[in-house]
Amino acid sequence: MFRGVQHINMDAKGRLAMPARQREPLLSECGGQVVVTIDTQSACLAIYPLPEWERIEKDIQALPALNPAVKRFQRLTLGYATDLELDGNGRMLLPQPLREYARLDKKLVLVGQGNKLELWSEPLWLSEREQALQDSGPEAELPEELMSLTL
Amino acid sequence: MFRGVQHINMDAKGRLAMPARQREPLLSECGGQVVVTIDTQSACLAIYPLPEWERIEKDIQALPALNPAVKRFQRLTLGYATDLELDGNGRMLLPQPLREYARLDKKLVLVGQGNKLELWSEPLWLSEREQALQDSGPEAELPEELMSLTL
DNA sequence: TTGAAAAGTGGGAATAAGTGGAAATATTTG
DNA sequence: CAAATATTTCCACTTATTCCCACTTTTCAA
Repeated sequence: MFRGVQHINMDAKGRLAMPARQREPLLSECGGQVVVTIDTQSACLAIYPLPEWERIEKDIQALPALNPAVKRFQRLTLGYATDLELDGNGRMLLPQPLREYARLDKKLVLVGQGNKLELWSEPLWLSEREQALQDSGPEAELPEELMSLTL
Repeated sequence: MFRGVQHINMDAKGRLAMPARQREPLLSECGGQVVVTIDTQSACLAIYPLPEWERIEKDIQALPALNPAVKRFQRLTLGYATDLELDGNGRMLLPQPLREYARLDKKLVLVGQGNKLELWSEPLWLSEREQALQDSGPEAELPEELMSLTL
């Protein structure tokens, strides 16, 4: 289970050091093998342990591809999915297309989301957080599914 | 399994260097023998390892050819299907009709799609991606099957 | 407070990948 | 049949990527 928000840096070569807290489970669960893909709803990346990704990939491929919107979703999500492996120092080298999609430069934010990690550019994360807080604030209209939660 | 988006160049002779990440599986699985054909739904090409294509070809030929729409689909997909082989440097020479169909010039994008690779002209890929992001973005009306996915 | 260990960072050298061009072979045309 | 053109194969060079080592910084404990 991935939890917590961490601010990290990407170096000049596009390498990103996985914080020790997240590195440990990644190494033990899947030998450091992960799949990174894009989030089509937001300008961020999703990092999955390889076995977890394989489950999700199967679900995505099972969707009805005759629907053009579904086909496009598959094309992006499966297309950008990239196998990566942590190097000897616990770092990942992010390919350019993924960096470009999420507008990543030096300052990044890594957000635990249970079965996956989200990776944001720091400025985008900050403005996204602003927006999210307003949408969920005291005045907000929340969907029913949320209202029924016991927190 | 082919994964990941890669930007590549076609040289003046119409040769296209298969990136190392995709070259390896192609050489080991089928000795570099592939079949390239058109995608009738989009202006892009599909690259299959030969054994995988043979399965698909059988399925296409089994379709009811009395239906005119099916017949047209068969004519295009089977008609454009071309055997190609990677040369000593891991490059493919794309025949003109295929290049012309997908409007390929120098800058191309290769997109992994599991059992096959898709090949796009870079500008067409970018506009396709734009469209796909609108279809799958925050404002979009998504089909039910997608809404129920757990990612 | 200080030392030791772990985590994070940077850079350089070896290797691999990508690119272009030349030579040889095949093909077409007069 | 010969010449010209096109195609293919092969080689060499340049660029990029990967791997590894070493240094700095932080953290935790004595």
